[in-house]
Amino acid sequence: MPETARRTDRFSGTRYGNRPTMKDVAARAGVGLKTVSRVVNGEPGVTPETERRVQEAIDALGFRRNDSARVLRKGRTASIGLVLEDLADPFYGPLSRAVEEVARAHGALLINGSSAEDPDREQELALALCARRVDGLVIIPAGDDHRYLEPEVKAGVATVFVDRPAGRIDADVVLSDNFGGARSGVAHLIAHGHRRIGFIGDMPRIHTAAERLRGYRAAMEDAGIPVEDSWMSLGVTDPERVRRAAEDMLTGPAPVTAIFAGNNRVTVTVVRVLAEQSRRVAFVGFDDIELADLLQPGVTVVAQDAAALGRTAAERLFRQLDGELIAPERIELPTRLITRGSGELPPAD
Amino acid sequence: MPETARRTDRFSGTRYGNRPTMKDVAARAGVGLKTVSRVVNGEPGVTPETERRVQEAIDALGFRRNDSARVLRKGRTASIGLVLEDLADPFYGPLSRAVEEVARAHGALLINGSSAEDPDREQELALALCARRVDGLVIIPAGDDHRYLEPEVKAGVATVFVDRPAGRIDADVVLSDNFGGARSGVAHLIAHGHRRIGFIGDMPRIHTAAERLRGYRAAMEDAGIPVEDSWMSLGVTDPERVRRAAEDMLTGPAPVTAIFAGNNRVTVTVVRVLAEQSRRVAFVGFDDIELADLLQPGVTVVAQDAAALGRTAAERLFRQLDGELIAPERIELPTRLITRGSGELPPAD
DNA sequence: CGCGCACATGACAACGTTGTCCAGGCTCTA
DNA sequence: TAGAGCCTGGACAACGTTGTCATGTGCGCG
Repeated sequence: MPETARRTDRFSGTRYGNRPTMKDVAARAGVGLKTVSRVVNGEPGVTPETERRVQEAIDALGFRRNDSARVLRKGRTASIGLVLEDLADPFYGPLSRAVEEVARAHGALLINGSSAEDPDREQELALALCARRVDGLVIIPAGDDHRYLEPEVKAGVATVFVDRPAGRIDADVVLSDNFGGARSGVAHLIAHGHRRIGFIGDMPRIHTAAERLRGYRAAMEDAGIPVEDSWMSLGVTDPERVRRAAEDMLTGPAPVTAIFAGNNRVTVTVVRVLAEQSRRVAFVGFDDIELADLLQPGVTVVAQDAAALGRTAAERLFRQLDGELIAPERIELPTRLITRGSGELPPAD
Repeated sequence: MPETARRTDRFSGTRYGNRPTMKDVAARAGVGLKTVSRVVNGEPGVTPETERRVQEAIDALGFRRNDSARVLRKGRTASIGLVLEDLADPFYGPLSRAVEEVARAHGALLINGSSAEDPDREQELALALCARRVDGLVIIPAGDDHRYLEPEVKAGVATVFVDRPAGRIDADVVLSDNFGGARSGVAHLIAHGHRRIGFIGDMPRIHTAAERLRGYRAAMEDAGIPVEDSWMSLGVTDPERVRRAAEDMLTGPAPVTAIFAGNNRVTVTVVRVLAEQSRRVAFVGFDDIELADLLQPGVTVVAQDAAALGRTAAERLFRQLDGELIAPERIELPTRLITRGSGELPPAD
């Protein structure tokens, strides 16, 4: 296909298909190319009369500056990338929104994508964003080896990891206190008399899941309670299997009297299972969920502040971009135990 | 500042600051620029031996193709823009995710931003995305005049509106059946014996809100019930004022025996208020909410399929981009009444 | 043995913008 | 009134990539 046919588009008749350029605007306004550039960018050195003529041509032609060319020339894109696990997860909504707000305050756009917890997809996405020359990256890691980002970081791409630490690379990280949060949640159950406490969480290869498991173990150990394997379910998140795991813990010779859930998705399923039980089983979940206060009993949770995670990470990112030469740091945000009833039930055995 | 100093960055020591280009790779591999381009793009006509040498240079230098330059040359960005109202709203999470999935299937990235229900911000965002030369736009309109997009559409930017119709421009629109859904929800309450039914919704300038209000009125009229002004609250969404509106309807000489909520945010607040009442008040809400089945009573809702909205819109967008010459169309997706208890309560007066 | 042909490779222009630099016209002052 | 200085505006190169086209090499076949 000849080069000149490239721009033909699917439209017929009056549709243009070719966008006007500064050159076109300049021709129409009867001025030089650079003068148009000056007007578009609000640079000084143009008489009001010239500016008016240029502006008129811009409006008439429907000119819009081509930022690709601008980026190519200037080196900065004024956009940042966000790689997260799942846009549809209610936990990440406020986080992305917070990142977006900070980006907006700095005049940057947000490009984002979901890794679906797949390390390859995370890498593919992150590198695609780098190819677009985003100024910075906020990453919620799916994988545990981020050496593939080394050339990017060296080339000046600001990078901050959120929610989970980076693997094999020295970078800023913003985390919740998963260990401490889980520990205090489980300790809360213990303080209310429980000893046989179940734990249902995600795969321990996910850092947050591992930390929360560690918190569970620590609380149990603090209280001198040996943990039985049958009390723990690791690596299940789909509703069906979580349901079965919960039911298993609640039956048998020495059933648990309380359950600690490792994340919001597990929580909603376990809460459903517990609602079906005749026996009252205590419950504490990691991550807050909507309407938790309206259930009977209210759902006690260890809440993390997703928006604060996103905001902190993004601010850190722009501090890197603003040239504040800061050594990579690990920032840990506190969690908050919210008691609503389910975690204060006494053991029923 | 001299042009050559432009690339100095905040890093010291071994940091590079300059990204290698194809030229650098070519020099290192001892081949021509175009050969590198061929290897990077997997074009034929390169001997395995040459390809190996080039690949080696690429890895050694940490080269990553600059997509800005590529876009400038090729005209297509392989990215689409999504302008929505609030990323943090649980309704839009699945919608964005669906758009993203379709984009991914077509090899495109997603750039998105929240308009925060502000028409100016919507326009600013949409135009910024156009300046980046996104191939297409999915817009959840905040404003009601989209003529500002005319030059873009003419220039070939595929455009689809979702959730609410476009204003003053002829374009594809994907909507839920807001009118029919609300009408059936209210009819459901009427069928259970209610006559004094309250409606709490968003500002009628928002299309979805207006349609749902219209559905409410239609259902009431179908049943021959004159609507009292005091039964309707329009334009309030913040929890405090929704709470007051609901409480007002429930007091006075002829209190409502049922409430219909116009969206998910109103629903969560009204459900809270109703939980505090001694009297049982029937309730139906527009939009499904998580854990609605676990509340006492379960929350009856008119559910729309957010993911389907996003998927349909995105698919439509790519059909435009794939050159299927299709006249703008209005697609309406059905809603579904999910009965869980709250909508089946009899009037208590 | 020579001709043409296929194939690998590279030189070069172009994409649309911005930074640099220079020209021309103006004002102000000596 | 001439020279200095300022202000406006334009010519031109460069950003990194890809499409086009030309070149060179080696091979098969008549």
